[in-house]
Amino acid sequence: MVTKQGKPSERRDALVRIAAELFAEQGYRATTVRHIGDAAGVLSGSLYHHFDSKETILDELLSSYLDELLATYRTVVDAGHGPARTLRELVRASFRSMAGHRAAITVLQNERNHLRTLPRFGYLATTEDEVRHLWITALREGVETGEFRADLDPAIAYRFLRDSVWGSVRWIRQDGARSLDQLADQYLTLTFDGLTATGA
Amino acid sequence: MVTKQGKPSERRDALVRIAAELFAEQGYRATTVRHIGDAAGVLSGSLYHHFDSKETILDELLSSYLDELLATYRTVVDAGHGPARTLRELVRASFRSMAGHRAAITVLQNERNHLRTLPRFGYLATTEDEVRHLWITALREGVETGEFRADLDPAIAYRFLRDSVWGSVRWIRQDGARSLDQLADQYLTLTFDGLTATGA
DNA sequence: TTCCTACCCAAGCGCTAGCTTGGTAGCTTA
DNA sequence: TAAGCTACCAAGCTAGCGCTTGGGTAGGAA
Repeated sequence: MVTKQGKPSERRDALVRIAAELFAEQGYRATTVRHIGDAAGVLSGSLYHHFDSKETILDELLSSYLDELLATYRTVVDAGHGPARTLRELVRASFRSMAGHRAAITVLQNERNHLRTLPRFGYLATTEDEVRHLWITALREGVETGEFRADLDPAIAYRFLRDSVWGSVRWIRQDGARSLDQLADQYLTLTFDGLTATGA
Repeated sequence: MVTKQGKPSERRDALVRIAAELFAEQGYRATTVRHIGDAAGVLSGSLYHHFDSKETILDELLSSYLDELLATYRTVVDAGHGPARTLRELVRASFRSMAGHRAAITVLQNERNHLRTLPRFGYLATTEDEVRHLWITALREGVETGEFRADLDPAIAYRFLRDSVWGSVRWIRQDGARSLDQLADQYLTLTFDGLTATGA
């Protein structure tokens, strides 16, 4: 993390976290710099000692989260497990990332369509492309090895998984990593084996 | 549809549809009355001949959609098919509703958290409660009859289904009801039978 | 011909948004 | 002990917001 002038600052990090909570609760646009200032115990103008703009706060929040998520995904894929296990680990990693980044994910979901039109947030599309590629590769390979059903459309299955997994961030309770892993297991059962009773 | 004075008006309906597209693309708050006026070929002030407020436009959009959706759901449930078929029809009905109501659904998803805090939109919570009840009842009965897996948590399965089905409204292409039915079929296969190849 | 209704324009009000500017208290370093 | 840096305050700027007001026009009914 760097200040407006390019130097590190703990205060800056704290302000990003404070703003993130407000962004997640009320939306980015509905959150005013005066709200952020109030929550931080500071006048709104004082925020501009740390940041160029309100947009910069959002940028820092989103880019740092996406960098971390992408690195995690790459590690999972590079481990070289088979397609099915890779996909399982991707799902698990996604749920785990919700523990420390609930606000960033919520903002990303609610504001994604709008932000992607801004040049500054062009990296959102880039990152999303790479993520999609990682997931779809696992899905396609799983069809080839026969682990996944032959009539699976990887593009549709990816969006199905993405929407169901990330959608849970809107209602999830933050009870620590353990319950997140349990939830991940339930979702893995649902997505891999379906609702239907085995033997029915 | 009625005007500010309580009389029907086609112009009013057209304005709601125009505003709905803008709300869906840019978000409700980011859409200004001047935007709506421009899109309708009218000065912003002229909108107030038809509506009390910008909020009234949104209210009309959402309430009319929700009324229709709930009526459809009730018809499906009242048909009295078994739990599995009822759930399948609920999913299908949801996808079909996306054809004519993409804008309303998008707005609803992006703005739900915020709108629920406003007294005027209290019916959002009421409707959501009834929808959840209908879906969860089908899920619970399916577990009891043995059609669905015994270890299924109806509350989690409902949110899983809801997020995956409704999440698709963000990326779906509007190619007519036929492709929506095809997509519904793919989702039904995924959610009922899972990704895993049968016999694996 | 007169009136009514539906629809719209022109102008602008009060307010709040993001952001700027000039200044200051307190700590650190030379 | 003076200079410099970090973090902040106080005050206010401009732009744009939702909405209001007063007036005007076209077309059908009486």
